[in-house]
Amino acid sequence: MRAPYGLNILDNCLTCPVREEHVFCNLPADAIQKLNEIKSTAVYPKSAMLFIEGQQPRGVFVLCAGKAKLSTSSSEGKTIITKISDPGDVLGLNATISNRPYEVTAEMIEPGQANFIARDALMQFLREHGEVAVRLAEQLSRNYYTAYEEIRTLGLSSSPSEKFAKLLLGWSNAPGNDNPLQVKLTLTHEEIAEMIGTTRETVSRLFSDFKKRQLLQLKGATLLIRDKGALQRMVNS
Amino acid sequence: MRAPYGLNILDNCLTCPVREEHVFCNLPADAIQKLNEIKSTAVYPKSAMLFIEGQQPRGVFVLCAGKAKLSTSSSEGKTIITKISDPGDVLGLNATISNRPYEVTAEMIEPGQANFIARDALMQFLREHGEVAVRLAEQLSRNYYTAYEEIRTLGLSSSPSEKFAKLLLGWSNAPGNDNPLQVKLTLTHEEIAEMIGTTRETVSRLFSDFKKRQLLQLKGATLLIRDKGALQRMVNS
DNA sequence: GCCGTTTGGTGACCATGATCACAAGTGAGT
DNA sequence: ACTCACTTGTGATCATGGTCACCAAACGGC
Repeated sequence: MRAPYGLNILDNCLTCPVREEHVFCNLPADAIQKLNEIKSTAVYPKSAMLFIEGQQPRGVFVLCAGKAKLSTSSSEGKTIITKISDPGDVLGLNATISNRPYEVTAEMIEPGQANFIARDALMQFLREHGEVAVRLAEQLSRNYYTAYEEIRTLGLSSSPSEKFAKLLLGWSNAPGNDNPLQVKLTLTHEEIAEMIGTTRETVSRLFSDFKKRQLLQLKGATLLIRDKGALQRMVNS
Repeated sequence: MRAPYGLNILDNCLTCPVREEHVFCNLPADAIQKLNEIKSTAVYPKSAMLFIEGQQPRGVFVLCAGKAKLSTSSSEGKTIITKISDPGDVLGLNATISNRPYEVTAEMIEPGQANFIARDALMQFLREHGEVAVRLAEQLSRNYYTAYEEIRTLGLSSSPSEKFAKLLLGWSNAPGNDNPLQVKLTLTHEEIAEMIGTTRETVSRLFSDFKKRQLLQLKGATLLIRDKGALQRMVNS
């Protein structure tokens, strides 16, 4: 287990990747203190499920290290991945706040660590710290926008290639991706397929096709984007 | 213009359709009083645009009478309708709260009336009335769930027939629909197509098909559901 | 290093629904 | 009643991507 897994977003915000949407960072000292009392930290192996779609919400998970995939499945077994969460993300927030079942399944795709805050303790904490409640509302609003983006992608872009290009551009421009022309591939073709609502075979063909058309080049596990303009032209959402 | 158009959700909650999600109903007298001061009422003809996707948020619209369709379009002109709003719905809430551009276009599909509350006045009002802010947070959370449902529909259900069946069942079970086996059709085939992400021709064929299979029967502008069980079996989301 | 499991590549085939084209129905306004 | 604009019905055609089948590559234990 490498160094970051021992770090703790709540203990010390300086040690976690700094992003403005970090709901629980940069709080007054007394709030931090209270958070430390009500949170519990756990380490999760790859494939661990933080929570499962349909479960009653137990509370929220603040991801400290590792990545998690959020997915929904139909009864026939078809699955869509709606988001890959990075350290700093708060998982299960909407379900916990509104006290409805988790709407997604959260599964670790690499080993990591998360802080759990039980629903009762969180709600009590929010009542005592109105400023944190406001931050959570903003986070909920961001979640909504993300969901809406997803609707636009699913509903408006017809071809798999368009969605594929959009996904690649999203990765390329993701905060934390230092070189916008290089993307480290962490997902299998199967998982990429579940993100853009197509099949593994189609993803495989898309890679071949894009490589043949000089849009991409694969270097080990790193994807080089050779013609970003062409990708952007395919998207025009 | 018929009677309901003169009614006012803020003046008198008893006159508007009662649903628990009515954010601005059943408030303390002083809050109602303040709302009446900051709202402005207007009457809109069919096809009027309350706001357009991408505009800076001016404020929220509380629909008093009439129906509005919320839609997004791609640059190539493809459009999806994400929701048909009924009286009592609050439109433009998320954009206004988070001060980001409206993510949808709201267009009246029948003449009606709406109360407008400008962003500044609303935010000030929320600061003074915390209990209303909580209700808004709940509403935001409901919006999120609705969006997620849409993602599931778009991403998980493959065939147009499945989405069509799901839409019909949604109408049949809608609050305010007295007889669950009867649905009054207010949308054109074109609009239905935009709701389920397919073409007008396909919708037309779906109607023929469902009628032939004894699932539906058309009586003027009213749709009779003859085999609800069969529809539900097609959905199994 | 070896073997089994997972992941990726590719061809052949086929069902589905989009597209185009046109006819027929509907309805509001004059 | 007549017209024009909008809506609906339906056939013919065709491209796309899903499905199936199978093999090759890569990877992770021991």
